[in-house]
Amino acid sequence: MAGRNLVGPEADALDLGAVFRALADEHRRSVLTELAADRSDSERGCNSFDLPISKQTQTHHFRVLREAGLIDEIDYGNRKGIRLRRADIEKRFPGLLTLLGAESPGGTAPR
Amino acid sequence: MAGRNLVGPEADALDLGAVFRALADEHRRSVLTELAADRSDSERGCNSFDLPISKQTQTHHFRVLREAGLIDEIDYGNRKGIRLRRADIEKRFPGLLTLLGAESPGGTAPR
DNA sequence: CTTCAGGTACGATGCAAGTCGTACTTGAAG
DNA sequence: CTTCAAGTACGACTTGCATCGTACCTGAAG
Repeated sequence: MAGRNLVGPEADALDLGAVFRALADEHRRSVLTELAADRSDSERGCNSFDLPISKQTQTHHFRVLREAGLIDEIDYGNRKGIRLRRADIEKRFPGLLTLLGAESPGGTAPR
Repeated sequence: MAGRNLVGPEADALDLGAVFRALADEHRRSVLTELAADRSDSERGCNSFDLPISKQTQTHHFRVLREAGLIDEIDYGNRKGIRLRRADIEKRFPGLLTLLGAESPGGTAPR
């Protein structure tokens, strides 16, 4: 039952290039935007994002997000948990997660 | 000679995906980091960035930056001026330019 | 045990993107 | 005018990446 946490980079080692590359993809960015919107930072099943792609491709995308240091993946064997590394991201790149909420032009941006 | 300003997206139309894709490349990110560091936002020649790539490739990269809405390109015919669209970027994605200053990780961080 | 759903590993494929070579255009300087 | 440097246009090449098919692994429920 106790899942093991898959490895990712340390907080100080987060690379901005890897982060931008990870967020350049629409599907990965939608996942992170959804995670950033949930302030409780609860663990989510990686099946709860309703991505219109096959599960092999989802595996690929979650791996990219993990290797960029944006999420933690907890492996339970036949299922997987996803958690946003909010503290580490805010420590290394403060304001990045807020940026993801500005997707819609009608948001907080004053005209 | 009065150069003409090449077209780019409006400030409200800046797309976060295009911005992340533009900043995913190391060369383009170095250009924008350098521009963001100069608070005077003076116009620069596109030859002043000392990029280790051919001029054709530089043309390509500056075009991507312009089409993402991050820079203005002023065409003088046989030379070109580059200017950061700081106000538009800050209006649409506040904090993004500050983020680029956090490039340097804290020391020896393998992987 | 068997079954089954969630997930991974590996390989193949198709497409987008970075790079450069050649040729052309532009404007300034002689 | 000619020359020259800066930049662009077009095409070709190569790499990277998103995607999926097939096969395999894992743990829970019958």
